Amino acid sequence: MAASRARRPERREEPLSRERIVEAAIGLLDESGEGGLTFRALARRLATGPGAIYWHVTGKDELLGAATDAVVTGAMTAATATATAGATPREAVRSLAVGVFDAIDAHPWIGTQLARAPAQSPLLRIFEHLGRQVQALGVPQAAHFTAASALLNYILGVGGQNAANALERRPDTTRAEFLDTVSTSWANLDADEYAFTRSVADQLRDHDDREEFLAGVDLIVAGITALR
Amino acid sequence: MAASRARRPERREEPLSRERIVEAAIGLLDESGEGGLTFRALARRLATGPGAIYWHVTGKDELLGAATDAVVTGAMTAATATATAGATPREAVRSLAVGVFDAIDAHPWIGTQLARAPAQSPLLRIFEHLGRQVQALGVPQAAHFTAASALLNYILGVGGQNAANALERRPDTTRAEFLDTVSTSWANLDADEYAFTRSVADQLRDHDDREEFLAGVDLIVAGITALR
DNA sequence: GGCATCTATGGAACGTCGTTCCAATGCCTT
DNA sequence: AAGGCATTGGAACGACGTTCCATAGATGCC
Repeated sequence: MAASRARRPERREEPLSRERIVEAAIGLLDESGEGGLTFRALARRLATGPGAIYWHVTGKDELLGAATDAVVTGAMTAATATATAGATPREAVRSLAVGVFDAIDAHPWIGTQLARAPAQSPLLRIFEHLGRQVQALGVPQAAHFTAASALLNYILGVGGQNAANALERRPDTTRAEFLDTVSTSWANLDADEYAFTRSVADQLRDHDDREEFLAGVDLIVAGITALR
Repeated sequence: MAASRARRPERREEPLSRERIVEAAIGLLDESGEGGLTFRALARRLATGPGAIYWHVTGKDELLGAATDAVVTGAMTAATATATAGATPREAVRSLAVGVFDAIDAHPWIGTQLARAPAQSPLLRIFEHLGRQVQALGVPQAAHFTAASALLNYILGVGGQNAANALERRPDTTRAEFLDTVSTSWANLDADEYAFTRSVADQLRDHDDREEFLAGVDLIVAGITALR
């Protein structure tokens, strides 16, 4: 097995690296959710021991942050491409928002992760791109922060709820079945205490997550443009 | 039987009860955050063993849900009182929103908890009260679900971010110091990649959390009323 | 009253987790 | 060839959620 290959480290099994670890962590998270990310499971997948991982990563928090960062960065670069191609700022905001939405839909663990402390960097990326479109909407400078924050917070709120629903839903039930179950439970709530919720149970049953999300974005954009 | 005994309210130490456990759990969460809620710490505080708690509560998830429920219910009943007293629907929405905001501010662990699965019941309570005010705004029935959802999701998003910030901030630093630190780091970002974020760094430094939050609520309410 | 039964308790124990420690392994320079 | 150093991976530690069980106090039955 000689073959002492030169500089490039690809001869034997590729060595551990922060990148490879983050990649494996994302895989684990996608497959088995937040609880599935374990240093032991990670070590097994990387054919090493738990201790070795700590040479490249300071701990679980940083690893989760890095995984979130990687996914969000990918989603943002993809969304910015279509956003800049799109014409109006309103369409660009929708592209960005739907990019985050889809990323959370594909990786539900991001939803809860974004509502956590050390993930500052991915959030900033989203905030920046949203803010540029707010500028393009012609809002007075003094309202920039408020408008961009409102959009971001709404997106994060939906993301968190989506993640929660993805967690709560049994893996063997379809989305329609799940919606139907919840809608029915809404319809059976106390008539006095939950009058409004009962009255929109049907709208819950028939709604489409993405359309509903975008309708909310439009609502906020409408409120923002009213500031002009 | 009819000859029931109104036995000891406190002959010996008052017995365990779900209520007493939830109360102690809230205290633990408030004092030492999400990580502070431990069945061992809880048992110590209640002068019992970990096993006894499981007789009244099925597990940690349910306990967290019950704690969240208790706090949110309290906040909602308090907020509805002032909301119904207030005149316009817009003011009522603001009262409700600020009620949730203050509750999360006082108990930051709620913020992350509301973006989690089994806490359906407290969310429904908020949703219901928001929805009633949406109705009062005179929005067409078909938009009720969208409007109420947008408000709720925005509130949850802000709550999550607030909770994250409360976690990230060192306990010995004031809010102003923390804001100043973050604002400065924003101002030092890359000029090209983060042009917008840099431009609002000052607005971040000077903003008031609650005012900013309410400005976002107003933005959404403005968008909702535009639907009329 | 005596005995069986049921509710409720709390300590011990199990398995898993994040993390630390450290002896061993290679690779690089000299 | 040798020594230094980055890197590895398995063992061990303490804390966690949870289960188990032996028991205490109250209650039902005769």
